[in-house]
Amino acid sequence: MGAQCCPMDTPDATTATVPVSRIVSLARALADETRLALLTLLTCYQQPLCVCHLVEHVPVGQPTVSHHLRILREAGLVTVERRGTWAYYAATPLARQVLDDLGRLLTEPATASA
Amino acid sequence: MGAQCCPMDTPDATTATVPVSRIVSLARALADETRLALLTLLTCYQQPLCVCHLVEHVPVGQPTVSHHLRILREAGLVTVERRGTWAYYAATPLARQVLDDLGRLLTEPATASA
DNA sequence: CAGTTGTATCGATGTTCGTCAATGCACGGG
DNA sequence: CCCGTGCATTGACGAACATCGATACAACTG
Repeated sequence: MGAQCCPMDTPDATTATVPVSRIVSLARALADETRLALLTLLTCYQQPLCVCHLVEHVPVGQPTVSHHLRILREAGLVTVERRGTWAYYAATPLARQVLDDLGRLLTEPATASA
Repeated sequence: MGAQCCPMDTPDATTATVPVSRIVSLARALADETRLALLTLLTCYQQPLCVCHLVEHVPVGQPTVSHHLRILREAGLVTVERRGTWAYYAATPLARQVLDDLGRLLTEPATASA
C-alpha cells in the first residue's frame, strides 16, 4: 500500500442517494435468464397472464416458474391477483421502466448525460 | 392448462430490442454488494483509483477485489489502465448511467412514462 | 362429497458463486 | 542482481441458488 499511488485519500463516498442493498436486490431479481424471460413476457402484454400460460413459454417446470414469480413479486417487479383457480401476474411500472432504461443504455452508444 | 384462463394466446414476444442475455449479464455484474460498493466508489471520483485504495474501503481481501474488478471490466462497467506497478480503475459512462437510472427509479414514486 | 385442475410449498440435488490462503508475475529500487 | 511491492491467478471451501419431483392447498365441477 504505497503512499504516492493515488492523488488523495478516498472519503467514505456515502453520497449515494439510494442504499446499495436496494440496487443489489433489484439487480439480483433481474440476474436470471428465466426470470427476465418471464418479465419480458409480462411487460409485452397489458393483460395479466396466468401461470399456466407463462409455463408454456419458458423451458422450466411449473414449480420453478412459481418460485421465480415469487422472487419477482418480492422485488416489486410483478403483481399477482387471484381470480378463481387462476393467479394472474402483471408487470409493474417499475419493471417497465427498468427494462426500458436498460434496453436503451445497451443500444445507445453510451451518451454521457450524467 | 385450461382453455379459458387467458383471453388470447401469447405470441413469442421476441419484440425485445435488446437480447435478454445481454441484460442478464449486466444485472449479474451489479448483483453483488461488494461489486456495487466498488462501482459506487469509482463513480464518485473522476480520478481513477488504484486497487490498493479500493481494498481499504471494502471488507474483503485483495484477491477478491481483483476478482470483482475483472467481472466489472468484462461487463463494460469499468476500465483499467496500468501505470508502472499500479493498476488504475475508472467507471465507464455506462456504469454512471446505470447507477443514475436505477437510483432515480428507486427514489421516484414510479411515474409511468413508458 | 369426491374428483379434477391450477398454483404454491417442501426436500433434495447439482451447479454457480463469493471468499480466502497461497502462489505467480511484472515492475522498480537498493 | 536480488528483493520488496502491487496486482493477478489458482485451488479449495462453504454458501447461495436454480431446478425438479413430490406433495399440499384452494377452488371449481360433477
